[in-house]
Amino acid sequence: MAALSHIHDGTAYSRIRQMILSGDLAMGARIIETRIAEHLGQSRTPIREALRLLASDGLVVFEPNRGYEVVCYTPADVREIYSCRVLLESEAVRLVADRGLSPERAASLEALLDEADAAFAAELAPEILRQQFLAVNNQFHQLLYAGCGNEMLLSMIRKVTDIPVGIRHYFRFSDDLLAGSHAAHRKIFQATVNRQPERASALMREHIWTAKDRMIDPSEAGTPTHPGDARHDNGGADEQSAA
Amino acid sequence: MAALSHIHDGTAYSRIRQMILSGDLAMGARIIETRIAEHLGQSRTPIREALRLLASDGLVVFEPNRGYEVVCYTPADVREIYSCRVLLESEAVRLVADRGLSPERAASLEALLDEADAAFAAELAPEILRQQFLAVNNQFHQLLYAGCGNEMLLSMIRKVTDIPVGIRHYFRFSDDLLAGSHAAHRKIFQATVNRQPERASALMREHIWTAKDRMIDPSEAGTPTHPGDARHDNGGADEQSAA
DNA sequence: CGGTCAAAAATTGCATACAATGCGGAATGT
DNA sequence: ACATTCCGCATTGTATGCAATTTTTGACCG
Repeated sequence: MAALSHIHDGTAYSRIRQMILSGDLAMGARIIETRIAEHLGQSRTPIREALRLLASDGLVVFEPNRGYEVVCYTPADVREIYSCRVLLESEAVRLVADRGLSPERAASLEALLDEADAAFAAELAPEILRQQFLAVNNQFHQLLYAGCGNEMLLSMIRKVTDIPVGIRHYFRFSDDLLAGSHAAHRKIFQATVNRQPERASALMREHIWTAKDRMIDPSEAGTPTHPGDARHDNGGADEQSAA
Repeated sequence: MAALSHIHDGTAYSRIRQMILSGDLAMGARIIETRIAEHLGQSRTPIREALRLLASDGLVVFEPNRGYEVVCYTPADVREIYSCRVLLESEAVRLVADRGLSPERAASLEALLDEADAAFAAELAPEILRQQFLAVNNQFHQLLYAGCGNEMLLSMIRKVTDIPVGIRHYFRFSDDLLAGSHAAHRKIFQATVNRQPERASALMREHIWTAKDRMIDPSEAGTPTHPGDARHDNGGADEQSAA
């Protein structure tokens, strides 16, 4: 099931999951079984099962006899997550560069990069641009690692990658940042097709470290504490933070 | 819940989990809800929820309308897992060596090492010795990483560490191997207390690689697949390497 | 003797009902 | 007025019943 967690079928699990990732359910929001059940037109039973699954995915926190709420990452949590991303994704890209990209995959990746170029050239509104870019961004990362040959590694990458969009409020964004991120992708891609594993790996580490550096200072913004500081920010449905 | 998965409370979840890890439920064995429910003296509902949880832990595989069976790792799967262990545990010990061990933790670890020494000195039957050692072994690893300061990393380590004991049939064992493993623990521990992160990390990598090297050849022992489950083989996909 | 199809048994999927727990608010006493 | 206790409501925990699906069994035919 965990291995299928990136699939969007119509199950209660994937629907609730999407609500959390997209921010429809804000970080820290309490989840009431009956409410969700009603909203999805099902009984509590399948909803309960879905919620337990999401709890083990780390997307909701569960307390016995009290129920569930959407996970609310602190900036410190996000830093942990990014430390793990550095570790996992640099290894994944190293494996891919070592094994070599299939021509089809290379073509798909290049298409994604071109798509991002187009988005930049289109002079979109900053917010739109950001959403577009982040969507392409995520696809790029996923597709890049797909052929690494280690399913366990991939599932762990998904775990640190599929987290609520709300965390992007912990990051500073700017246009040059997006452009820099895009440039890094090109370089990583190039090193990968050139079969330079260590180089690709080092570039990936730096790429994610750079993203992590854009996190707000712990001091300058207080930790948004758990209880319902529900900020319905949403934004694009499927995006995540830049990386 | 995932964060609590190493706790042994009396819940259906932890009880079933223990049955799987200990081998009470063999790898590949089918799990029938009603049977487990009866065995644990509960109704199907809590059992179903527990099983879904275990599915996302990766301990059972689930197929809609068909039910659950205990995960049956192929040697290739185990190799993947060990590749991840190398990555995760070397990083964890690096962090610990960098931050420094608390005196209490250092004392506990040393006690474990002494316990292992005692087991060796006791001239136990080989099988008993092996079990004793493996138990101490696991505690050593867990306790060593506990202070790494990254909960996400710890949870991922648990995921690749808490797997059915049945996989030990994929490994060759010998007394000198156990002794070598024990010696490696001492060296890792020493490097850690000496605050030598890179050294501790390198030792850990080698330690786990060595274990991985003791896996049986894919050729020499047919995959003990159970019911007709042909699992993805991905042709000895593995890492190692460098470029 | 083996293969195929159909019916029966077993098992899972979902909904509902009820019990248990926790939380909040009102009432009461000081 | 404030603190405390108790009752009632909201929510979660569990059991059970029934529908849907799968698996098994056995009979029939080649």
